[in-house]
Amino acid sequence: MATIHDVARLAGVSIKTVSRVVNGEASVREATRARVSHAIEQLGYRPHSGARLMRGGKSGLVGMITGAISTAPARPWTAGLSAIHIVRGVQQAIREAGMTLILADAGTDGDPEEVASLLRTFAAHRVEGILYAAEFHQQVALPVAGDTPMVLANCFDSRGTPAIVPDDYESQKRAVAHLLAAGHRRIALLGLQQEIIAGRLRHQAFVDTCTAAGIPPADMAHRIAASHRPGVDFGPLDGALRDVLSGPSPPTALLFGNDLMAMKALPTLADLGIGVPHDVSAMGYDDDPAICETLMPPLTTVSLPYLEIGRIAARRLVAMIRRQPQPADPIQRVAGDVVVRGSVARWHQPTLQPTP
Amino acid sequence: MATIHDVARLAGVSIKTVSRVVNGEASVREATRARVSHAIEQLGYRPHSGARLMRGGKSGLVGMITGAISTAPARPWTAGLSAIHIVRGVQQAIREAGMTLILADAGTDGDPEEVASLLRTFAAHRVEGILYAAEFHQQVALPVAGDTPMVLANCFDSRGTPAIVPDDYESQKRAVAHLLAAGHRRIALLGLQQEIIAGRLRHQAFVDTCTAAGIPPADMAHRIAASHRPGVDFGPLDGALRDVLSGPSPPTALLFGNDLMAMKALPTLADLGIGVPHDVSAMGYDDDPAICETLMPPLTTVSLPYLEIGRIAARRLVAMIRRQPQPADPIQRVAGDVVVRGSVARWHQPTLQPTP
DNA sequence: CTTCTCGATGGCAACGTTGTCAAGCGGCTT
DNA sequence: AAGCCGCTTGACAACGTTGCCATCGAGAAG
Repeated sequence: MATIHDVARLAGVSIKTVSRVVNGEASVREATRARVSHAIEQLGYRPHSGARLMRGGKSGLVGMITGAISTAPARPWTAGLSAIHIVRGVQQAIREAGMTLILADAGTDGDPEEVASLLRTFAAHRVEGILYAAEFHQQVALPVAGDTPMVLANCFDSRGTPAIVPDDYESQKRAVAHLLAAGHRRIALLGLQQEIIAGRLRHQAFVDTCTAAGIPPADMAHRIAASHRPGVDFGPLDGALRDVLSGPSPPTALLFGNDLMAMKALPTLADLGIGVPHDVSAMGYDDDPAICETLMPPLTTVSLPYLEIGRIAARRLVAMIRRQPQPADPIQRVAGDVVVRGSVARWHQPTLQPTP
Repeated sequence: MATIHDVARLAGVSIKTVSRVVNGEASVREATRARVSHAIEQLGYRPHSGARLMRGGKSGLVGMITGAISTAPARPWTAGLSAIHIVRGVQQAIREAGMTLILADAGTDGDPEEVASLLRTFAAHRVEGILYAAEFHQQVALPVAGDTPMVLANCFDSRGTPAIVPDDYESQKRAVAHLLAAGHRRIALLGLQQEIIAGRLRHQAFVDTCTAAGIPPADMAHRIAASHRPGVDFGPLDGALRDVLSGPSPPTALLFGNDLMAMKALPTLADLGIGVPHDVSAMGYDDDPAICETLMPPLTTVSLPYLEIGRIAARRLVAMIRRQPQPADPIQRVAGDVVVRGSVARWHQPTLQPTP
């Protein structure tokens, strides 16, 4: 690979002048600039990032650690897959900032030893910032990374590291509001496990929003329809569904913990002779197009703004690297929007029926 | 960040000795080695990759270009998503080789200008090798990358660049053989577009394998059930399915172009009153667990060995970087295996029925 | 005892780049 | 004419590391 010396020789100038042209500095005569540019073109010269790094201390690299890549194919349900969106958002923002992303895979869900090893690699490459994306909304405890700026995505820690997380509460609130606006007054949440932050927050949002709308507690059913790990096992779903629908005044709308759960619920509903959305409305969560758009009817859901989370996380990291002022609150929440498809119908209060 | 000089000072040795310890060279007394190691630990010293690169010319970086990340969320059907698996395989193999992966996203399907720009970035970072992964099996024409070793994954070019591609022919052959072994003698292929390499190769494999098994041409139906872009539009599917099943001696087994297509076909089959696998057997393609394992019955399919392709591509690239001998044929094909689930039943030749 | 060998360690240059400082050279002011 | 200014250009050191060669001391061989 040609060096700055080769270019200088070919253009008949000093290496310093070449440096000036490469870095777009002023005060180079147009004729000189052209000669140098031509020589660069001719030799296919690219500045040596190692030498630059040594001189100036800026590597232009950002390191990202995620289990997303490893996890996505092994567990294709949305929780894992969505972290891919975070990577995508990060990629975009990092490139916009003119930096380069080093992506590393922590493999088995952030094994601390593995993460520490990756941080060492990053340190060797003098990354200017580090991003960590978790597979699902959770608290993490990462090894410290010296004084390299760091931002967490889809997770947070107890050290006050800046973190961008989904606003599970607000998103679920919007979902419930959507059902309320459609006239539903008896709603069931077939939710995620309470061990998961999202499970807790969304349940809380469900209760709060319903309560604020004057729904009596008896008309908000809540069942946990997944077990242990996110999305892994929906064993409880079938039973919970039958249970919640068998009461004297069954819900007119079902809120599922995620799209996959909604998809798995369809056979049971069909078995019970309950049509969606005619007999009961249904909403998913995650906005996984592969599921939502292929179901019949297409599934109304709430998007998980992972792309946005990635973008915001990367922008915040870049701001930290550039020592720009930071918001006071380390945690930044991003809510998703209701994606209206066809699985929610208006609910009309049935006219009073004569008791038989 | 501490430098080698700081370590040397703290340990009371010369920088050269520190260098020796860091690089695990022999001929350092155990006591000295321990002192230096301790100093390194204490200062949190990491060798400066930029300086190393400058001295030795080895960056330890491998650049990878893919549209996979961009594409996966926007088009969640398997063709796009699977490239994620390639990234995963590459990650594993690159890390095994002790190198670091720089991942870049070509965004809109390998826009040449974008790719060229990424190659420039890679050149600046002095990557030792370059990987390019395409979204689906195709021929590509990339800008040249100087003399940096390069390997293509899921695509190939006309310049004889080493390429690892799925063996669509062999994979489809195995799928057909699976059906033949189950006793099927009338098979329909609801295939991909012929514009796509996979579409052509799989059709050929279908015809060849059936022919070799003595199936008369009339009993191998072939319909194209997707239009233009891979997986985007299955408009033709419904019609093709009804058409192929309406003949006098309809097929006993259906081979779909991919899992998603099989999933979309189910409503039509239900509508026709045809049960799977009782009345007709069905096989998908891709082995997308989200689809295959959630359908009823679970879908028998053929895996697309993307993970393996990524791994092999990365290993081959590392071998090229290390100037190890290369196989003569630049193109390496990897076949997938039949994944047996529940959608293929044995077909028993019906006993001769009296003509009514 | 001298010479040789060998293991352990150190000194120094070089890698490619940019910041600092200085110099050359017109033209303009006094 | 002398001095000054601004524009353009160049010389040189320094960044952190490793390869090459030198040095030093201890023990072995003569």
